[in-house]
Amino acid sequence: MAETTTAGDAPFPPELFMDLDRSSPVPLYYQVAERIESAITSHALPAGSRIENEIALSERLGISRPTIRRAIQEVVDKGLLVRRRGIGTQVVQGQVTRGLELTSLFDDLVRGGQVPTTELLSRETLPASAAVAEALAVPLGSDTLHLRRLRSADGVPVAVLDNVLPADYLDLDTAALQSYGLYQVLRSRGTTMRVARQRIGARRASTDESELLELEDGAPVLTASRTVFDDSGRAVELGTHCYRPDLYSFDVTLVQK
Amino acid sequence: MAETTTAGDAPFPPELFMDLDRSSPVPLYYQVAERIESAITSHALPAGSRIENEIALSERLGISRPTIRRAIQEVVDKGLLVRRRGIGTQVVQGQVTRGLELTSLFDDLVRGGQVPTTELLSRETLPASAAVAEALAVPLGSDTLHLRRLRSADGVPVAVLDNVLPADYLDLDTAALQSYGLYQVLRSRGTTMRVARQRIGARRASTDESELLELEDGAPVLTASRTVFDDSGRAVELGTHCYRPDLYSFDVTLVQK
DNA sequence: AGCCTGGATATGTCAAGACAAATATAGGTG
DNA sequence: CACCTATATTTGTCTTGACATATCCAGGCT
Repeated sequence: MAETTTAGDAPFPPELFMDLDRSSPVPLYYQVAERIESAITSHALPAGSRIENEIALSERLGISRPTIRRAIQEVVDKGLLVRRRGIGTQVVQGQVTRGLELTSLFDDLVRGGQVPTTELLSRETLPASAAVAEALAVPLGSDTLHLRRLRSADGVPVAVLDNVLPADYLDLDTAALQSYGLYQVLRSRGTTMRVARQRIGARRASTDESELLELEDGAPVLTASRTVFDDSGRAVELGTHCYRPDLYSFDVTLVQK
Repeated sequence: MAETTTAGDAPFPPELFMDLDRSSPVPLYYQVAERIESAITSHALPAGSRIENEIALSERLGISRPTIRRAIQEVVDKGLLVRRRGIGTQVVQGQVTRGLELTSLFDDLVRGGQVPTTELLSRETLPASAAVAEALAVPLGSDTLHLRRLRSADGVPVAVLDNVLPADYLDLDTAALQSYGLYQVLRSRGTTMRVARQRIGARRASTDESELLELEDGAPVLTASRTVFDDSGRAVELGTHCYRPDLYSFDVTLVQK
């Protein structure tokens, strides 16, 4: 028998959807999506099972079909559900791994329950090089803020973070950077990050990096260089990061559309 | 003056939307999204400019607002547009980098215009280990197909690819694997891959790997281990890949929701 | 000059309905 | 038994309409 352990149809979970709050500022589709997602992660909806169809759901919950569709789509985009026309919607197998989100390493560490610390190694105002000017869409030679930080978790160095920011951020609070992480500082200034484009690679650590990360000279490091844009489409940060590969990796979930 | 080169409002491009085909099997929202995207990549819509609002667009194109909204949302999800309530929709700065998609390295190389080749190094049927059984959701000890391949571009080795597939695929065509790439072979069998969960990291190359990739022993390699699920939520492949970091990297675009 | 308010603008959310297309199932036909 | 066909099921696409909410801007008041 080479049969896989695919679960067939399964009844839809009990009334875990009866506490929807229509007066809440949280959108209905989001409330429903949250409940579906938690039903999956809690295994109330077993892997491979088929969920109730859209029409039945919308009638049972007293919600229009477009709204229920949007809720389901949110969960599909997270890689927890798959849909097939004429068939239905099924739960994807495999345990749930947290997807890569628009957060800094700082946030990642906090989420993992570790105690992160940040040491500001250097802070300089330098004219934009050609590469920086293009990435940030600022004039060549204009002032840019260069930060170099060492991020540690429980006293163990995890990453060397180099960041370049345009002139609007020359006055960033040094003390805050020691305590809150760059992204939190930017958010508190009213900047809302919306899009990040990132390239992930690997190379040997430089001498500086290997000393900071307590690695042998030439040891492998995981690298990420990312450009982050705010909600008006302007570049707010160019990050060139260097991670200890034994302590950090990237999780990505892809959904074919 | 530290003013950035943000373009302000800009007129919407000329009638590049008048060739919509309502009888086409291609959905309307997709046709519109394609045209918006190409208007951005061709710089007909300059970076930082604001596009026409939804209502005006829907009236001008003779399309309902939900349809035009969906089209715009497609482009937002690719990281090319950002939206703000009360403000409008603007083009994100920075040149467009192709996003990471659900493709194999083979596809990536073909897209890059290089000539890829595949060498099948080994092909074995082995009982599933505990790790494999959990990742693929197959019974412990059940038959699994193990492949080891060397992927090269223009004669230069780029990656060592280890793949494990469940029993359904024990009879994969060996010849096809030499020519078409695993994903194409799976697709031609009727398998449609829908979700991929992937972890990207770095480490030193093993002796085997460094020989195959023509690297010094212990040189850094970029690694990816991914599980791919089909349109019924079943795991179809567990890939453990190892790339030459000077020839390969991962591009990821994140959009905050 | 500074602050508040109201209007204009644009996106966000939700509803109800209609038809299209893909898939599986059951039944009939050769 | 094999093949084809009709039908039920389910998701995919598109429309029209309504109201909510966030933001900017201009005008008026203090």
